[in-house]
Amino acid sequence: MTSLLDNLNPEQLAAVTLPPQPALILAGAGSGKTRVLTTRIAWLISTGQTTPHGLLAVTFTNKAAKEMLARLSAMLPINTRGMWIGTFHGLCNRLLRAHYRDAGLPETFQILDSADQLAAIKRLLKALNVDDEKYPPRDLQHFINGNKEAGVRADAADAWDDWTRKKVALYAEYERQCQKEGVVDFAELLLRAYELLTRNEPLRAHYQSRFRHILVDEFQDTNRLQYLWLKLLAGHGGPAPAAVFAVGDDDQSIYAFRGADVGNMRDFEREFAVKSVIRLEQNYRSHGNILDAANAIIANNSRRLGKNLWTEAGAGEPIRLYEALTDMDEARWIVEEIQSLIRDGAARSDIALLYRSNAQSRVLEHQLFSTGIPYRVYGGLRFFERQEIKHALAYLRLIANADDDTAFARVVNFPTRGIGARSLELLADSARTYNTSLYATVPHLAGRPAASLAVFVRLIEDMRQATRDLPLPEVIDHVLEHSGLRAHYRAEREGEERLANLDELLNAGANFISEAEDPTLTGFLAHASLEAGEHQADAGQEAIQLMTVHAAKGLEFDAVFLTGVEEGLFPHENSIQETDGLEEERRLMYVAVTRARKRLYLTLAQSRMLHGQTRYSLKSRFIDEIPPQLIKWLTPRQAAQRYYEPSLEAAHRTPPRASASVARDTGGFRIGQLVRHAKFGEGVIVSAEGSGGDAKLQINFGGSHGMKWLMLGMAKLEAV
DNA sequence: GCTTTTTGACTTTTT
DNA sequence: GTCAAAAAGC
Repeated sequence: MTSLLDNLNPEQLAAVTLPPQPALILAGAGSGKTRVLTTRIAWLISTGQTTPHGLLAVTFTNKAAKEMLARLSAMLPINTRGMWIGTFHGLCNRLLRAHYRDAGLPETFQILDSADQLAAIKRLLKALNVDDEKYPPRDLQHFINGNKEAGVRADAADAWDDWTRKKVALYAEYERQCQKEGVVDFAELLLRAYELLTRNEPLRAHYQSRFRHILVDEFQDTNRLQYLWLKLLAGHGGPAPAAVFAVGDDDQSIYAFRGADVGNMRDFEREFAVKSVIRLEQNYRSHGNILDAANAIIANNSRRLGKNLWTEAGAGEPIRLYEALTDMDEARWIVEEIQSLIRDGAARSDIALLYRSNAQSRVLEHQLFSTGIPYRVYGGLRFFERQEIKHALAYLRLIANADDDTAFARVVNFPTRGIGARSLELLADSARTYNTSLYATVPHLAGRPAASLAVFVRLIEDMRQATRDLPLPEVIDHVLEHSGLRAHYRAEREGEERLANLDELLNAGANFISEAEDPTLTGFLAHASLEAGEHQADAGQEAIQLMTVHAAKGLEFDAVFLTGVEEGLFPHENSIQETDGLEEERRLMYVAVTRARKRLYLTLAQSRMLHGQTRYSLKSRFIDEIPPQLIKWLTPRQAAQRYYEPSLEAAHRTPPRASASVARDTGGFRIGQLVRHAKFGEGVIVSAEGSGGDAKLQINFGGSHGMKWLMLGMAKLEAV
């Protein structure tokens, strides 16, 4: 079994073979993190320190969990089925299914994904006649999830003013509604599981004595509740705590905006009195220049746990930087460069185009498309999020759990069966008075609308009867046919693809029963909520890979083009106001840079179309944080050719507009021009108002000063 | 009850 | 500039 440990570097080896005690592995980008984690599990099992049954490993994504299982199967001749390796949500779901009674849930409780949750909240606000201007559903969703992820129930939530008190009250109402319907949202899965173990002593003792080893991937991304859950399960503070092996990288924490708390790493170290902190700093991915740039950028962050990546590979090529005039020019240049890379033998799938925000992909796609280069964009709708699939699932959910109002509301009139807003309002009102679900309220109703609703209820009842003893794929098939979904999409002009997706749902069902541990309809529905389909890239597609920097985390490419490296975009202007927002942006930059193996391009545009209007920006401060000797400028340094408006071409085509007259009246200054101010330094003129002596110029000074309005008559500006 | 028009938002989003 | 959701119109 020593072969398991072959080819590990000293730090990796030390991590893998640590004695059973709390351990924190600071695994830098490309340092073999997954390898250490899986080898650790294999080592623990093969040396008899634990059994596959006695350990729990938790990840954030299904992809990571699957990969861990696959690698483990390849290392050890064991059946990984039944092992507690999965996502936080997947494991909590398993726990709650096994102990649904103790958790106070119906056997077939359903899981609301984010969209379902939002729909449920909207329905609640409507039922309670709450002004959704004052209490936007999205904000409320965020408020509820934020509290749940901090482990706070409505009855314990802080309320310091009327507005917040109202939100807490709505949170409480939402809890009641979910309980009534037998549904749980994502955060609830974790909170319920946590409360179950807190309150149920025998159950807690059982799992604590079972899982002697707990391994956590991407620990920097855990939220407060997940940390509490781990602490509880590990029996922290008890007589025989489990050995928690946490792997993470504080420098790659890019999900604080979703509640991830890097502070958990420090707390873990302190509260668990971690003696073994091991740093994996040798990088097996990138050439030296790329790592030097990444190290230099991240060094600007404070409160780091500290880490410096190094490599045995040479310095490699310089980082290439291209400054285009417009976003179109940027895209054009990138595509030309890609063509030349491909000519030199690069595989398309080894080239990635990364951007900070999704909106940036348009221009890039357009250019790739018109040049005829195959590309793939990641991050769109996932399979189980498609409308036709959600509709089909809603019928299935009603069969499994008729009280699921979200599912009811979704399909009660789809395909249309003459049940309109008015009937539904009536139904919702009586549901409130009887305190029953929409479905259960239908028999209480009288009058004309009741008839068509009764027909719908009858339809669901019939489907439930007819599918009672059928295997899952046939259940799905029956529902697709009898719900009228197939007929509806057959009649639709562009329903072809949707029909194909519905057929794909049959395949998904067939695959599910052949692989899953819980091959029931309820199991399938949970699977559909928890695993909406891959969002992340699959290797092997012969196409250029386009995605956000967030989506690129964990991936690597020979050549990476990081586009739109501009102040306001990256770092994003919205994040600069937030506490620690800039540091998170910097970590994001660090993630982006470390995706590249051999070649890294940074590109920016002096002007770009954003939200339907042209914006002018300066290069990102992050570019200035890279040592200049690592960078090769592919455009003349220092903006020798600043863009100005209107462009030369445009001037020929269109008569001078307002901006041109401003340009005339403002002492020769033009929009897009680079200027210097005695106090604020260099900036670009973004827009102008007024004329002559009263003219005001809006100037983006980037960096520390940002956007400023200056009176032309007062401010001493000089052209650069 | 369904279709068309209008309004408004617009950073990232593992489950 | 684009998309979806809300409001108005048929």
